[in-house]
Amino acid sequence: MIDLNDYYYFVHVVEKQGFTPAAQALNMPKSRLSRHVSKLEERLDIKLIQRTSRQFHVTETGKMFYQHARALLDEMEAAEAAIESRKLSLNGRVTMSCSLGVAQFAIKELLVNFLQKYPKVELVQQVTNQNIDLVSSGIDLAIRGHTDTLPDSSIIQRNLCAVSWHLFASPGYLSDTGTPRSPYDLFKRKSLKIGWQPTNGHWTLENKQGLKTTVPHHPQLCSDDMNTLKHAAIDGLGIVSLPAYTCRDAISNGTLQRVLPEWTSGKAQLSLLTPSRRAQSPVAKALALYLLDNLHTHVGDSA
Amino acid sequence: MIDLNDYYYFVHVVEKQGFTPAAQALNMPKSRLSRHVSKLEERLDIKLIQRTSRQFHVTETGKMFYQHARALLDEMEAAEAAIESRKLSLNGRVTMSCSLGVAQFAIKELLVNFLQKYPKVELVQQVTNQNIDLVSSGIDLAIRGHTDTLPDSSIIQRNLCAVSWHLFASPGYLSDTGTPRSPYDLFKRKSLKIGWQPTNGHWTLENKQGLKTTVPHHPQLCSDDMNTLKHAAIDGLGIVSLPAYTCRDAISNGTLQRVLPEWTSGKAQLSLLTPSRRAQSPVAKALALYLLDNLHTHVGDSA
DNA sequence: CTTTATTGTTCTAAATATAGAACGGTAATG
DNA sequence: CATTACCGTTCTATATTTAGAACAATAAAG
Repeated sequence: MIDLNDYYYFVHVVEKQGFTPAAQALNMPKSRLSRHVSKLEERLDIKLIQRTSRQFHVTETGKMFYQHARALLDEMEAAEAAIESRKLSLNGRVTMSCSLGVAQFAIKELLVNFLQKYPKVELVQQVTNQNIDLVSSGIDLAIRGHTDTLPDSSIIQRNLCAVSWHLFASPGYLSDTGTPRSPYDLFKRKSLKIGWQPTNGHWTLENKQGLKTTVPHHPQLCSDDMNTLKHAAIDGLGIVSLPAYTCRDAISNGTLQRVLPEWTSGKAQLSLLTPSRRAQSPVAKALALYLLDNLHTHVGDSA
Repeated sequence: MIDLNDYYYFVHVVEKQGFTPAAQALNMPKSRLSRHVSKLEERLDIKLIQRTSRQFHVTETGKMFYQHARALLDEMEAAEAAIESRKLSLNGRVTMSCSLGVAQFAIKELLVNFLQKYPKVELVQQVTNQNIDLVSSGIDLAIRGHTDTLPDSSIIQRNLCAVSWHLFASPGYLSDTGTPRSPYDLFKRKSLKIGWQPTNGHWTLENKQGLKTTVPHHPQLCSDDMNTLKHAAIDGLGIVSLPAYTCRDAISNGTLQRVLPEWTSGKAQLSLLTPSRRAQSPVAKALALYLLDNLHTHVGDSA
C-alpha cells in the first residue's frame, strides 16, 4: 500500500546526498530511512537510488521521481504555512458579551486557548446578566442562554449547544439530611436559588420518560452569581439547580453530588448572536467559528 | 510529528463527505480515518471538520487546507503515473550480445525481470563467445568479461562488476580423492577446463595476501560451455575453475564445494559496452541502466 | 598491507498503529 | 413516541513499525 511518508524520506535522502546526512538532518535513525526508501523502490518496482556502502547515485528514474516528490513536499509546506499564517495573521479587536455564568464556567478556558492560538487578537469581554442591544453597544458577538426560542430580529442566531440544568448538593449535606429518592423528597427543602425575583422558588423537574413535577423549595440564599451558589452548595448549605457544565469539575472531584440523577431541573439553549453576517470582521468570524466548533465539547450535554 | 498520510485520509473524507463513505471507498475501517483526521487536527491545533454523529461540516480553515491537500495528492498521482508510464511507455527493440556464460548464469533472471517490467520491449540476445563488432552488427549493448583493461576505442565502456574465479568440486569427489589443503595438492590432478586451446592447463591461484602460484593440471574435459563443466564437476569428474557466480546455487544446495577457499583462480571484470552514448534508443538506455543498477547484486563478488 | 572511519543494512525488544467489533448518540420512520 | 438505521468514536487483541545497536562493506589513512 502507498505510503506518502516515503516521498518525504526519499526527497530528504536525495537532497542530503545520503542516508546518514539525511538522518541527522531529520533527527531520526538512518535505519528508518533505509527501510522506507527500500519499501518505496519495492512498491514502485524500480530502483531510485543506486547505493553501496560507499557509492550514492540517483538513477534517471529516481531523478524524475524526485522532481514530483519535491513538488509534493512544496505543496505540503504551503499547506502548513497557510494554516500557520491563518493563525498568526488574524489580528485586531473583537468585542463580545455574555452572562456571568457563561463567562465563569463555559468559555473561560476556551477564550484563553483562542487567544493563544491567535496571539495578535485583542478581546474585550462584557460580562452582564442583562440583555443589551448588540448593535448600539458595538458588540461583535454575544452568547445568550435561553429556554424558549428567541424572537426574530435582524440579529443572526446560531445554536451553540443544549444545556441541561441539574440539581446538586454536597455529599455532607446529603448524608445529614438524607438523599432524596423522588421529587417529593425535595418538598420545601432549604435551598439556593439563582436570581432574586421572586425570592421564593420552585423547581420544575423532568425525567427521561418526559414526566414533569413542580416542587416548591425554600431558598436560604438567592444570588445572580452561579459561583456563589455553587460554593454555598459545596459548603453544605443546601440543594441548588445549576447548568450541568458549571459543576462538572465538582462532580468529578467529589465535592458535589448530583441529586435525583434521573431528573433534570431545566433545559436551556446557548445561542451565538452576531449583529449581521456581512459586517463581521475576520477576527469576529474566527471567534464565532471557534466557539461554534468547540463550545459544545466543553459545555454541551453530551460532553 | 508530521504524517503525510493524514493529508490523504483527510482529502478523501472531505471528498466523500463523511467517514463511512470514505472508508468504504478506500476499503479500510472508518476507525482509522477517524483517528488520522483527529491526529491531524490535533497537530495543526485547528478544527478542520465539524462533526457529530449526524452532521458533517468542513470548517473554513478545513476548506482552505483541503485545497492544498488536494494539490498535494494531485502531485502524488502525477508522480505515480510518471513512474508507470516510464515503465509502460518504453517500447521497441533492443539487441544485445554476451557470452554463453553470462547469458546462462549472470543475466538470465535479470532479463526476465526487465521484460516483465517493460512489457512492450522486445529483446534480441546474441549469445556468442566471439568478440564481434558492435557497430557493424547493429548491437545496442554488449557485456564482455575480460581480465585486462580493454583497449581504447569509440565504444563506451562502463564497469559492471568484478568477478572472481574459484575452484569447485563435488563433495563426493573431494572425499574420494582428498580435500586439497594447499595449491600443491592440486598438482596434475584430473580436471575440467574452460576453452580448448591449449588442451593442457594450469591454474594461476592467488590468495588474500597476494601470493601467486601456478599449478599445472590435467583436463579430462575441455568445453566452451560453463554449464557442461559445472555439471561434470557436480557429477564428480574433477576440479573446475569457474566464475564464482556460476556456482553460487550449487554451493548453497551442497552439490558443489569450493576448493581452497583462501585462493582465487582468476579475477575478471564484466563491462558494459555501448556503441555511442548519443545514438542510444530509450530502450537501450533503460536496459543499460537496469543492468548497471542490478547486475552487481546478482553477480558481483560482494553479492 | 593493516588499521581506521564511515557508509548503508540488518536484527530485535519495545512502542505504535491497525482491524473489527462494540458503543453511544442522532435523525428519520412507522 | 418507540423503533430502526446509520454515523463517528472508542476499545482491545493483533500486527506492524520503530529506535538503537550490531553488522558488513568499502574507501582512505597510517
